[in-house]
Amino acid sequence: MKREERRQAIMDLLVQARAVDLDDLADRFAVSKMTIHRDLDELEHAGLLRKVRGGATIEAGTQFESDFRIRALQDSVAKDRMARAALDLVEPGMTVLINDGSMAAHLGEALTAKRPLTLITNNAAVIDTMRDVPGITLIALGGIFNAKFNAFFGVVTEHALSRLRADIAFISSPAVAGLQAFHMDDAVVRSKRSMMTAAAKTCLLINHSRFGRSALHVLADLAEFDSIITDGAPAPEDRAAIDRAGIRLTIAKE
Amino acid sequence: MKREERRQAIMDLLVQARAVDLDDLADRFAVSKMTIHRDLDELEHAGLLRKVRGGATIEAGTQFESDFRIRALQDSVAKDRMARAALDLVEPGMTVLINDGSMAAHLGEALTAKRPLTLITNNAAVIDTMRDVPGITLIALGGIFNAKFNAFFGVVTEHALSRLRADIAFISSPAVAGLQAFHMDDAVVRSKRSMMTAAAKTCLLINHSRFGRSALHVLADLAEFDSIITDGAPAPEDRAAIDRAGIRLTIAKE
DNA sequence: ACAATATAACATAAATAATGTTGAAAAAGT
DNA sequence: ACTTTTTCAACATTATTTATGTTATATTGT
Repeated sequence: MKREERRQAIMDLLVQARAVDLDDLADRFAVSKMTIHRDLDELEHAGLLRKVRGGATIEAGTQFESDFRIRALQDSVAKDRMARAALDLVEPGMTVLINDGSMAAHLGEALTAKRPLTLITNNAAVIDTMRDVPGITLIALGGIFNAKFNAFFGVVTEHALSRLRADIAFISSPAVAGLQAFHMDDAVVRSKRSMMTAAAKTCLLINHSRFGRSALHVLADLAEFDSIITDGAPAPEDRAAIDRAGIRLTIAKE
Repeated sequence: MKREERRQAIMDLLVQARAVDLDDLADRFAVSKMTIHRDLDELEHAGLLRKVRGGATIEAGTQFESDFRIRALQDSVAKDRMARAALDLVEPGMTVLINDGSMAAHLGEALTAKRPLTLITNNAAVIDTMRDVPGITLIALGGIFNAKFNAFFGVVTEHALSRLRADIAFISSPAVAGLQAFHMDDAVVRSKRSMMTAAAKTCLLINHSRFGRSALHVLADLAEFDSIITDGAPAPEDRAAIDRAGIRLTIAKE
């Protein structure tokens, strides 16, 4: 096991358990305490955790946990599965809108398989990786850079969208409750809504663990989306209402 | 001397002499021919030169020479000097517009000294480096990514600019002849003009070796700029007309 | 004050990158 | 055609960098 795997594993433990013990980690990974110290220092410096005497914690609920760098570490298998399912909706030559978020970043990379494409995005990770890919016309949306979501937002973004038209928009969301999707941030909601307006078709990407959660702002009714892709069935109680409303979920499997 | 220095030196030689000899390079840097082969392969792969039997060349005039990656290698001393001179025009708290080009990228980095600032740019290099700098509010302009100029252009860019207002715009240009600045690319000219309109003051940054050159499109009359910064005096014949018109150059010196 | 933890500084080990060597294949010159 | 030169691939060697461990000293919590 090498360094990055170990750090990833530490983050996984931390996300599960909210706290980890230094001695325990040294033991578990069979390395010296000093090495774990250094791992935790790095991860703390990257803003992923907080060191405390004898170990480290995530501060519940707050910025830490919702930071894009943590989300990028989580569930990358599920994200790849969903990205592959989303690929079925895309044909070469299309214009594709991609929103912020690490799910979207995965999707961006997967889309190289469908070149040539025009990609429109406010997602900094997508802009970085797709910039030099031949066969991809990349249109950045601009806006004020937001480090928390690693993307660009604001009037510049929304206004740029009002002048563009795409074949399909992929929208991701951290929370679905009942028949609505939610997001905690105002500016993010506005950018996603502008994208939905600018696209002929819309597709929602949502991790199955996010069903049954809500957040401050309503993003959209599920019925607004032409398709909804998830990586597994939501809990029966969450599913009931969705089925009753006649909304169909595409469950991406291995 | 280490690898990157050697490669940089090869590019310098190449820019001067248009062609280099493989045996000669191996000799000069006291390394094996194989090492030079590998250097040239790398540089060719990066699009910076063309390998020919026994050495390498730059293809005159064409894309090769005008590629931003080559320009970024040239004259970085002069660029730093000019950037430092430009700093005098900026105070903390201002909103600064930065255009495409490697000169502008240098300026971007230098501007950290004047934080807090709002930076508006279509320059991918600036977006990359300034994104995570605390005290810098970064507004990306968006647009279609252009790999040749490593920046974003088009209606999205121009339209975003029409809705923004900056204290000062720094404009760079590859050619000044008579009393006008020029640029070879249409879309680039439009973005620069939009920036000039969006800013209260404008400053032209121009390498002294670029006086006496012209290009397809007129970018602006020199008289339109509030200040013009260069790294050395232009040749007397070029200078005469400028002086006669009463235009003042700021010559950045060590 | 004392035990537990943290950190700094240096030492060692592992991994990676850079360069060199050789010999066969390809290209150019005659 | 054949000789010479150059290129290139494969492997060997050497440097350089990165990761980890060790030890000694400081810091913290009780």
